[in-house]
Amino acid sequence: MSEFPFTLQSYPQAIIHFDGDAFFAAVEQSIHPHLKGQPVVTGKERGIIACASYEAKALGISRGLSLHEAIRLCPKLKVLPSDYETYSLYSKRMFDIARRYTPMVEEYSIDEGFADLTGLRRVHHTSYEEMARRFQKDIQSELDITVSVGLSLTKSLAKLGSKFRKPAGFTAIPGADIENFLKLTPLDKVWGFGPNTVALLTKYGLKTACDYAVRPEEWAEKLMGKIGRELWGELRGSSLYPVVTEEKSSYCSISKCKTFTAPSSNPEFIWAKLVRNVESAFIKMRRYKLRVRKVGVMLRRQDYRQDGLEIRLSRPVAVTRDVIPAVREMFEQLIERGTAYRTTMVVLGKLEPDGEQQYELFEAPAQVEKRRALSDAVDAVNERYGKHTLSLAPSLFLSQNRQTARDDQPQRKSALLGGETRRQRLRIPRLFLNV
DNA sequence: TCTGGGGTCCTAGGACCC
DNA sequence: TCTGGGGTCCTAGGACCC
Repeated sequence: MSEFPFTLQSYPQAIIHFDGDAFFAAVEQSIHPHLKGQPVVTGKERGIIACASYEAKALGISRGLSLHEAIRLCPKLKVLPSDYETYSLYSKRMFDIARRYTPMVEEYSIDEGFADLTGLRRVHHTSYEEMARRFQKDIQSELDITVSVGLSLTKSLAKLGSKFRKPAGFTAIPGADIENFLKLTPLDKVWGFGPNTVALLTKYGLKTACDYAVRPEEWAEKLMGKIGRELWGELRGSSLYPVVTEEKSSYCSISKCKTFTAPSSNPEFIWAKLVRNVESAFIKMRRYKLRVRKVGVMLRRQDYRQDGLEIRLSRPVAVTRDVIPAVREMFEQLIERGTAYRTTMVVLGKLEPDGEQQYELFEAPAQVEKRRALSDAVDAVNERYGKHTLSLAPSLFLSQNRQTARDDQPQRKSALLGGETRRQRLRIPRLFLNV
């Protein structure tokens, strides 16, 4: 075991991680200044806290808490529905600001990202630390929200840095400080160490990230495979995970699930929910010009036990209705009459670019084309008038069912873009296609 | 944190082929 | 017919992330 394993160079690579502080709530406060300093949460549409402002967190309100409970803790709580369009707009601006400093920016999620500043000191006539601090200041002055920033030699270390002080924190970990920093870092803070890994490492007597990083590399690899070896290197300051600039433009799988507020044992209701999941998943799939070869269905019971089935389709499919018979079949096999369920889920796997149409041996191409044309027309209508304006007939059940009144509430659209959906404005009723 | 919704990657093991 | 070695592909399931 080496006595001092970490690099002493300050920044052979300079990578920052930035993380929006209570991002959704902060954006709401930025748009609605009267909410500043107030306990604000988002997630009204689901009845669960999606994001809590720091004022709300101070009152013991956190993500995942039910709205009921939250309001009991704080009757003055300001509860807002999530407004993803506006959050995305802020997100985009945040990344654009980062790109003023370097083209190497990774949009890791809506509210956090990485940027590789390596080699750009001369361009900006300043140190890495100063660049990172300027970036942080730009965000605050231009967007009126704060980010916490970590600067170090690798993505893993930068991420530890940005978590170290929050909100609006700044933590730089140059090479010479790595060892001391890791001594202060419990294992579960490390990006990639989940509960199982932490439990395993604890068995070996490890407590801090430093305990891990001073073990021999082979030990790390033997115990935890590839990821174990990579994290070992990252924590010691060798950059193994590159900052990924390419925008994500495709998916390997698309899934949709929905938990009903009250579990149900009504097969028609559960089927309708499942069909709605399928429609939503297919809409997203077609938006990315993909088609599917494998479909999975999962039902979760009231007691959280779940079973699922999966099938390979005989040809790749892009039209929702074409997959309904297969989904129905799986549903029939899975559902137990009299059992209460709380969640339906569909997974579209084996996605591929939607190109040349394939036909089955005994399938009439004209029929396939017709269904395809109908499907495109439905997409066009929904694009124009709002999602699920036109949907498959089983959903009819949902509109008649009071349990789902929540689904029909007008979706709150971006405060900046304004307005209800066109369908709502024009008072067009929802329409349904026979399956 | 008793459980929301959406993803990715890795590994072990089986099937199949030469 | 048995034996052995080696490669590839696919799948299921685990673990982790936001």
